[in-house]
Amino acid sequence: MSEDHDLHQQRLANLAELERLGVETYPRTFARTGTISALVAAHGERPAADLEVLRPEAATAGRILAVRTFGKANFLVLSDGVSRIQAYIRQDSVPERDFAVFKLLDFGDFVGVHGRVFRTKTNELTIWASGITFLAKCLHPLPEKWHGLQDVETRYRQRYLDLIVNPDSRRVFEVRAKVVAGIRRFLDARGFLEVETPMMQPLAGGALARPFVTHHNTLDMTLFLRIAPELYLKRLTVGGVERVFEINRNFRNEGISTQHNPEFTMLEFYQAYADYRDLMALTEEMLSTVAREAIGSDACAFGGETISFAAPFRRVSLREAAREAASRRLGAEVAPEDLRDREKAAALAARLEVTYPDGAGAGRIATAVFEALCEASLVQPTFVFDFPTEVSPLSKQRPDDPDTVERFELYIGRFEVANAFSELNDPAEQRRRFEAQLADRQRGDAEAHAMDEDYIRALEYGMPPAGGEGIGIDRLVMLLTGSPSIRDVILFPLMRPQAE
RNA sequence: GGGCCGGUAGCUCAGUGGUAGAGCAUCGCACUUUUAAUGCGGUGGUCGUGGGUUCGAUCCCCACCCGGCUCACCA
Repeated sequence: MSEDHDLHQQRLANLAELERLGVETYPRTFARTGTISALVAAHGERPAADLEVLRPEAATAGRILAVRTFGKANFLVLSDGVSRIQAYIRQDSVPERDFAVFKLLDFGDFVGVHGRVFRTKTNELTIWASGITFLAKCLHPLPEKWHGLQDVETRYRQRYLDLIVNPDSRRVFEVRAKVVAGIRRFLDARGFLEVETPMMQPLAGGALARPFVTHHNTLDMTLFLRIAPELYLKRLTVGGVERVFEINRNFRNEGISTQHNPEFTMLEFYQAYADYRDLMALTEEMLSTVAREAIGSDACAFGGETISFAAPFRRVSLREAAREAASRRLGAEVAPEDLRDREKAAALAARLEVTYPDGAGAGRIATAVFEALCEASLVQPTFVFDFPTEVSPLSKQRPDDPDTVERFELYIGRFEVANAFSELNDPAEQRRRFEAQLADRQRGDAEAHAMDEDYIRALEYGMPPAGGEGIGIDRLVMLLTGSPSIRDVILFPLMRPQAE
């Protein structure tokens, strides 16, 4: 390919020509009277006649997103990443050198302009430039103006390009920021203390998942990136922090999908003297409040359906949901005992062609039936409550039923968004649960929970009764922004390295 | 990891067993209120990588790389 025709070479040549003109090509700063957004906010509604009277002067800067040339009169469209404004560059209105600079500009460069704000014949808010200041060069061609950037691989690998040319992408991350800010406000107003607990842990607990492993050289110790903050936050409830929360990353060394990124953001919070029923009410209030703050509505469009965050959410017990779905599937009534007795549950699963891990008890099989038959139908927010004890090593049992724990998961849009329970605070029972997990681990379950003696010691000092909950922030943002993939709501999702 | 689909110009996409096209971008000329500006003319590609079949492969076959969807596992 000829260098003369390489778009990159052309831009380098324009940069060199600017230097030859004595233009500072990477200046330190530019004195703006305001951002483009501020200008649009100030004058966007003002009629042309008012602007002719006011004749406001302004200096602002941004990236060039369009150039329309007419020889001696030209238009630039500048963006500050949020808003856009047009600049009118007339040869007879700017110094000779500024016009020479203008002619060396490329689509994507940063420039500053100063001049008078007015409206053109077509009523477009415009700065009539009396000067142009070159600010930075864009040395690569940007994606095209009509279609933007469509290629998802490039959008994820070079998110900056996505943000430059696809305004909807910017909007997603603005909503994400509002969601997080809204949650903070909501919990702060209710007396929750925000904390940060270890991301690197000697023992990866608090959830059932495979961790990332790393090593600390000086202490010569194996460390795990956390799969959950749970056990540390509960230690804080032992320490007297009655209401506590953390919004931060968890890391799970598992598959990648439209709903899974190896690092993801979780809100986790604990409230002393609350149980899982209290948390259902709090969750309804929090999600509807945050939705209204983030998108201005407690309803959103997702996957061709409208999801309503208005309270109350539907509530259904896990075994009852599984029993009903199984009955429908088989066309014959399934009895509650069929999900309680291991042999009957195994027989039911076989008839339903539902698979479950080796060594699974009735509780695990019931959970597998629920996941296989029910999950995909849960579009509107639904609390699925009363999980089998077998799959819930950190939850408190129901007083009337030791095989069931006071736990719920919140499903929205056919996937799990939250997980909560009345916290198990009996150290002896906690030890028995860990021991049951160790048995699973010995059978080859890499996700089984490890024994955590330090955590049990903390419980032995006394933990108040408490409810705790985790909410997947990425998934919540997916719902609120109508994003079909978790990668659309994570600025830099994990990708394989690009081949050179 | 399995299955299905995709990778062609800077971008968005067509297309074919006889080594390739459009629109936009880009370059040149014209143009002092345009906004997908317009008109005329031009440049631009080892068709993801490596093999194989063939007289000849971007196209057919195989392997690999990257990505998407999906199943499995999880939040």
